[in-house]
Amino acid sequence: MMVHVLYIEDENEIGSWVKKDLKKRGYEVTWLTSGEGVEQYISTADLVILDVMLPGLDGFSIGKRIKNDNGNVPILMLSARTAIEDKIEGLGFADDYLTKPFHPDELAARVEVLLRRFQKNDELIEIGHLAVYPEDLRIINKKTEEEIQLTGKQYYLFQYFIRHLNQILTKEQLYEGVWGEAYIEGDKTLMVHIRYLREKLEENPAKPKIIETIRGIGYRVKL
Amino acid sequence: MMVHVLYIEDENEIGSWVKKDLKKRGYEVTWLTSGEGVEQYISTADLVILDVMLPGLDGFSIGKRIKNDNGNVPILMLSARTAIEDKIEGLGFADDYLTKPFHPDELAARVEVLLRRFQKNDELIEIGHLAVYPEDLRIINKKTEEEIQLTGKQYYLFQYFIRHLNQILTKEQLYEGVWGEAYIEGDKTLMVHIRYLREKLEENPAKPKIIETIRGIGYRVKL
DNA sequence: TCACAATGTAAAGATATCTTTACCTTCTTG
DNA sequence: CAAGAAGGTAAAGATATCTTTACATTGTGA
Repeated sequence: MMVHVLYIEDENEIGSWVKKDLKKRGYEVTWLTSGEGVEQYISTADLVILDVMLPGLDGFSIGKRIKNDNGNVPILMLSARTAIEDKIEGLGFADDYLTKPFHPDELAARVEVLLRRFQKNDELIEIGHLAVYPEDLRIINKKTEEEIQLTGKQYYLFQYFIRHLNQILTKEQLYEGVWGEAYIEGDKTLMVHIRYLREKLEENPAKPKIIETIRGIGYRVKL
Repeated sequence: MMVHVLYIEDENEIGSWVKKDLKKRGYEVTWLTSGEGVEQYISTADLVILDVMLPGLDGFSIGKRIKNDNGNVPILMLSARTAIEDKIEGLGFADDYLTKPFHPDELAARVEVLLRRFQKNDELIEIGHLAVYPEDLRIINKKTEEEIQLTGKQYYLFQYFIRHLNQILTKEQLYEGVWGEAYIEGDKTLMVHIRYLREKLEENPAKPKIIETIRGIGYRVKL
């Protein structure tokens, strides 16, 4: 339902104001003070902000792990203004980096750019017989040339798929991402909405090609 | 509800494919073959595409008239590839121009750019105690720092105001723009939705400051 | 192939959103 | 200031959307 930023930072003061500032700008922010438990947030994050100067498991290995788990998510590295700069750039997993201290506007601008680069990069996403415009998620049926209108929930659900193209998404992830609350085992709400979506998107909803079912896990939308 | 393009072009063949192409890209297109009757569309248009080589009232005077009526609307001029090019640029009212023949993608790209420049130009629009992010129309109450959520109709109505900032909008325009059908004199639907909006946006809905009433005409949202 | 588990479907029930209505308030003008 | 016109409001009615439920279908492994 919102853009979700995962922010890993051990310094309390800076962490607190960065989180507050990003929230004000409309992002949903999860702030962790260490890399522990990072796994559960990776797949739902739309962007990761990572401080490399972390105690314990250092930022570098966390970054690598994240990129491994979810190659689609952009990573913005933070570091103190030292010689490490060059190192970071050479590391490969950071998509952008920023040295401390920085101005909140500078951070916000880079976040904005990264999100655009990763999500709205393409002019047009083509999935089967559908053309999807990522900026505003307009969907056109290429055969009939008509636009497909979605309701609110359908829109958020579809958006979630588009933001995580080609990834297998568990029912938990999807429910969490769209409803913002924990998925309860056995609940059929999600499934019914998948069906509504298929009804609108698929040529033959009984033989879905756009939204595929991954038995025992969840669903996926592939390019 | 949609981005509305007013397209004035006397050549039948080119007019027909340009209209079709723009529609496919998700715009609502009104195509006129002459400048006659242009007035009624000006205030509802989000962008005007104007062929200067028109019979009768020529493109230049139409352009000037449009800019006069609605300075907020971007104008994209079309012309044959001749010496006029320079002239156009010097004219002042055209915000961009394109020489024939052109590729549909080129036209679409310029339309896109113009719309962005005119609508989403500012990082942030501040109206009273509200901060509005034009790209996605997120609204933040600056005092409470909370985001204000709108329903579908409220969203479209507010969007219409933001796209026509500082302009007095008649009930007809608003109804037409949001509902896509003719306003029936005396109908209260629009008024009730104005009230709903005020309930969410105004500090004191009984003394509205954001959406002002223009008695006998309609409403306005000023910067 | 049979049985069970997982997924799909239709339809009823619940809720949110939108429209209509009846009445109230405010503004304007003689 | 009185009366009519324009706008505002609350609440009922209608519709659209979302959730729940009960049952059907499909896939998988013994």
